[in-house]
Amino acid sequence: MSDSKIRNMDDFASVSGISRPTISKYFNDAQSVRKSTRERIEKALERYDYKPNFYAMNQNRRLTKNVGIVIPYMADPFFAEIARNVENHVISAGFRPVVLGSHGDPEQEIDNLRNLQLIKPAGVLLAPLGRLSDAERIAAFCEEVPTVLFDANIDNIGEAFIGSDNNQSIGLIVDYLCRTGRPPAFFEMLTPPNPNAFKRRSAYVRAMEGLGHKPELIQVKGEGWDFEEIGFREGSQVISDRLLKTDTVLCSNDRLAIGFLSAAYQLGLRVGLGDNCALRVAGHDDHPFSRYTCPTLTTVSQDYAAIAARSAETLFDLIETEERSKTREVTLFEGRLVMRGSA
Amino acid sequence: MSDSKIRNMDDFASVSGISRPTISKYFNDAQSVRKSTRERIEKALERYDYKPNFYAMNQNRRLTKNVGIVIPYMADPFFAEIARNVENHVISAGFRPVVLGSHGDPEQEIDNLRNLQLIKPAGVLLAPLGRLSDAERIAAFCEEVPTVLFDANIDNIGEAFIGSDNNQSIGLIVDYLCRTGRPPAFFEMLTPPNPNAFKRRSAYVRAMEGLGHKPELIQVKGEGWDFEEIGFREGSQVISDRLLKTDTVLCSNDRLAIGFLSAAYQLGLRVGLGDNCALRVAGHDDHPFSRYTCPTLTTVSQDYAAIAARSAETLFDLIETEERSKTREVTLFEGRLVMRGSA
DNA sequence: CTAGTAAATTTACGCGCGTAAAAAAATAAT
DNA sequence: ATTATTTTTTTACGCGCGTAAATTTACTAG
Repeated sequence: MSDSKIRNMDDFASVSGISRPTISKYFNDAQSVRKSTRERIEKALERYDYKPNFYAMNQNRRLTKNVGIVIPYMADPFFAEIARNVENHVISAGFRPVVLGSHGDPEQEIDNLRNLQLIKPAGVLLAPLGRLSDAERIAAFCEEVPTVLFDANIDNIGEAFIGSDNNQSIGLIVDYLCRTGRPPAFFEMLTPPNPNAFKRRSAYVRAMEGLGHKPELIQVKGEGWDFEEIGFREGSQVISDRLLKTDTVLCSNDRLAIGFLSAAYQLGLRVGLGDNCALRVAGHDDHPFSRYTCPTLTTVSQDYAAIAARSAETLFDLIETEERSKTREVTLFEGRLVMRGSA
Repeated sequence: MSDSKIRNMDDFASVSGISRPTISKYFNDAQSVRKSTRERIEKALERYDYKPNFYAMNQNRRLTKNVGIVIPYMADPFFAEIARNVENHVISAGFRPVVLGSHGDPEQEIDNLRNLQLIKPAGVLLAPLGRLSDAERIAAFCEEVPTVLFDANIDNIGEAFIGSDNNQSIGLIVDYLCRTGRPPAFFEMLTPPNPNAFKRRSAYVRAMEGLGHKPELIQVKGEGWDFEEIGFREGSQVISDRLLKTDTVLCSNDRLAIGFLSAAYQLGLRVGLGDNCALRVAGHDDHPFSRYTCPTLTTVSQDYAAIAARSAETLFDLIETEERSKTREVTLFEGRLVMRGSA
């Protein structure tokens, strides 16, 4: 690799003995140039360490192979993992993923979409913040760029939505909990940032009523995305104040459950299934950490391998056909019960 | 906001009645234009929703206000938090942060630096992968762009390094553990990806010998960054095989400890300080989740507020003075003992 | 009011690349 | 070898912006 200051495509064209437009064509699609030419370029590529300027490329192409991936919260391992999953699908389809996190901030979310638009993405996979999202501006963005929503739905925005069937998954775990012990209370935030939480709330009520039990909602205060903290703080309150009318708690998501579990432990309540246990706690999502809680967390896993795969497929279809589907498809995958130690 | 398709700076210059070069100057530094002009621009900015194209800007400026932040692993909440911390410093200093994660992959790390170079960053804050990093190419990058390393050091690369004093912090917790019970064994990976692990290993040995105890290293196998999994799997082994010669385990980092704690719990070993406890477990880092383990994890907190602040400051100094310091400064912050329930 | 200075405008070019059209060259078909 | 076809080269322009030099305009001081 005798990398003698190749600074741009012109330089590389010189040393490789091929004209710049042909080089440009090669980088756009290697198969679009004659085999002998391709080989000459690739030989030169081995000797000189050149890569086209990503941003200059994007500036001029009508359409790129970029696919934006926007998630609400980077620091949440759940989203980090699902993003990673989606990213892999994007890569194997020959696209280039650009992952952006919104830090729970609606303005950041809009900024992310804006910045994505500058690199002329072929499409965007968006897991929106939800309740706080600036729906109007997201809708405007979706007019310009084919966008598939996943994880959290916003009514009628984007070409399609792929997510979890909260109704089914909550039904599943409510059913399990009722079968194996006393009916669960539902522990959640009063004003959750994520729209899935609302779906889960009503799914819980429906499931309980379906089984002939009276729903019991424990709606705690707290804002933002620091769910473990909220679960811990408010869980401690709930336990100390003896607000629990049952020995079974279903948390709206695993992160709340992790906090709740910690609260129970510190207050000396033994959580689990055994006779010597005072409490059962379940979550929802199968968060990466729920495998390592003590006891391990019984939960419902979202099928996010499927969600990621389908989201990506849907977007690629959209990109290929170049037609915006007139009917916005909503695909919901079923959750799977993950029985572990806590309930 | 009557946003009538302002597509570029020319358009905006027209509607605002100011020439494009002046607009350009304004966006580069708002104070560099006359007050009356500034007000006219800002008034137009309110009416027309225009923002200069970030990438086109970068392409032409000799030097931008961008600051790259590269961390080894996005999905690790510890790094996500420290990145967030650094990011805030960068913002308050009037720079624009661009955060990139390397997914534990050295090639990705180089790619990230490469892509950063395209947006002509004023400087870069790099937390390198460590052992696996392509030191040579990182060094080459540092020749071109002022770079401050943090968290993990690579000998003589970058203008400065800011990190934790592993020697002090490990000394601290070894001392504490020895004072309050039996001397700890050291639980770690045989081939850890992060160079801090090596520092901690020798710090442990030194501390133990200093106190007149025989060091006991438990070096488990496992590759990659899935520390909880490794801690759990290998921890289970160690416990089941009764390889522990002591009742106290110091883990090389919190994520290993979280896995170890889970293993202990599942094998029925009560962890903590009480008489009815069979094991004490401690970690290192004060990972965001260590507050919520059961029992809560005793650990050493890295002063990453200070690390983030100093890293940023150091970089800003470098950028302002425009001179590369001839002496590479290494700054180590002391850890603080965080006594919780596990030891 | 004039001179002097500071700031804005005009003009023109460059960044690294895409892309279209016309001309030239290489390959394939007869 | 001749013609038809595909591919490459040449040429030229555009993207959205930075920036430099020369010129014009606006402000400040006297």
